[in-house]
Amino acid sequence: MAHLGCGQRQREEIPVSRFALVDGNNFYASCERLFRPDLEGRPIIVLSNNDGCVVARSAEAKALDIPGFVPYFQIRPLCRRHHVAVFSSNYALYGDISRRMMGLLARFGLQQEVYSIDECFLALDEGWPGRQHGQIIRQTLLQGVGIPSCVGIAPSKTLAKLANHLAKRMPRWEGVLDWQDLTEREQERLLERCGAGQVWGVGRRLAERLDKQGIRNALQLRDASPDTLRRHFSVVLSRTVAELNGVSCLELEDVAAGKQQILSSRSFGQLVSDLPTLSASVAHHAARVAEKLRAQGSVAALIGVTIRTSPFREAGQYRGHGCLPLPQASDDTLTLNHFAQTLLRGIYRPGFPYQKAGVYLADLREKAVIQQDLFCQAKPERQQLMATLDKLNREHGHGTLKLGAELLTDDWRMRREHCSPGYTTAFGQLRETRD
DNA sequence: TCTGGGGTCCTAGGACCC
DNA sequence: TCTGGGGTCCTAGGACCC
Repeated sequence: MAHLGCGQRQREEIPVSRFALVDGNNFYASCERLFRPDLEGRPIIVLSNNDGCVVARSAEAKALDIPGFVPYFQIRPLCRRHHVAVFSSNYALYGDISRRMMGLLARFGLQQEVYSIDECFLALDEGWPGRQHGQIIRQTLLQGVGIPSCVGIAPSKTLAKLANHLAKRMPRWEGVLDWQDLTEREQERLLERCGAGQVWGVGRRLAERLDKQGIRNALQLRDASPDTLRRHFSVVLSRTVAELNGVSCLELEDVAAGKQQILSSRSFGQLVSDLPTLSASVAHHAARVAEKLRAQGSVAALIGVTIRTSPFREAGQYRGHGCLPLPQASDDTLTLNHFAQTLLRGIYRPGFPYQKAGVYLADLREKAVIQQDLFCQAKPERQQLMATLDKLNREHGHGTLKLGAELLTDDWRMRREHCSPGYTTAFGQLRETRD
């Protein structure tokens, strides 16, 4: 059942059995092209954090057979040969474009679930003509933010994902595929052409196991016996199968559910061996997880720290991991960092070239219902300090206000050798955009 | 010269206790 | 004294997603 905002509709509840999945094509690459019209027609790739792997490719880059998630250094010669425009990821820019895009999309559905930075589900009214609605969405996004997109429409989220996938790959649909426009025979032909692993929720390992049961494509998965599935697989997969049959099991989540774990981790720009540098990075991650925690109104009762050497190196591997239940659940950056630093000192072994560090929080609880311990109540001035910290960082950008410990050394910062300017987010980097 | 992402949830299996 | 079943809790690693 879908719950609507007050006053939106006469009925209090309507059964949503029609979903649209809208997503930006090659989103990061499209964002970069937005401010560089000279790159029209040129292959573009965007690299992950630390310039590690390829995370987005323009259509031209895909045509060069550059695979997704390939380490950049392996394809660097190919990129040089074909004059590929290479960008480090610029999440400040993509996040800003994403917010504008989601803002425009909200009015095209009864409800909206922002699923990731470049895609959202919309609940559609039964009466709306799907293809036409989808084309208006595409035009609006292109005109409003300059991002090309595709739309998949179907009676379940899993099928909407699949329809979107097909709309992107089959030009005949002109970017919009409404599953219900297809005859049963056409639906089956398309499902047959999709590998089981292309279905949302079926990854590489599950696809391998399904293969052993003789289930290789989406049609075979749709028609698989519930008995076999229950015997060999999980309830999660049986839900996916129901969704493929057009039975909606996954609701639209218009209010982001609170996370159960929060993690911040990052590879270093160069290998790090000394404790002070690790300590600075852990302070940074502690501040990030605390900020995320406060943003969802939770407190954490468990904190963990991980450090590790590069798994791709032969010799001297080490993975350190430590966690600790907090004496009192907290959302305070300084408290959390204090325990994170204690954990780090416990797991640190000198002499290893570390490649990555991270901090995570678990056993999260709602802040409002936590009984404060009589003898160690969170001081009101600290709460006030955190609120101010968040406000400043929200309004003036991440990193405006930091822990002193984060500033001790910068040696762990990631590589970003191909970063575009903050066209929309940094005044100093403004430039004229096209109309 | 050397290079290999980040985040979330789930679950099997171990530790511990009765 | 020793064994064994069963339940709970915890966590590292697996699987999935983008």
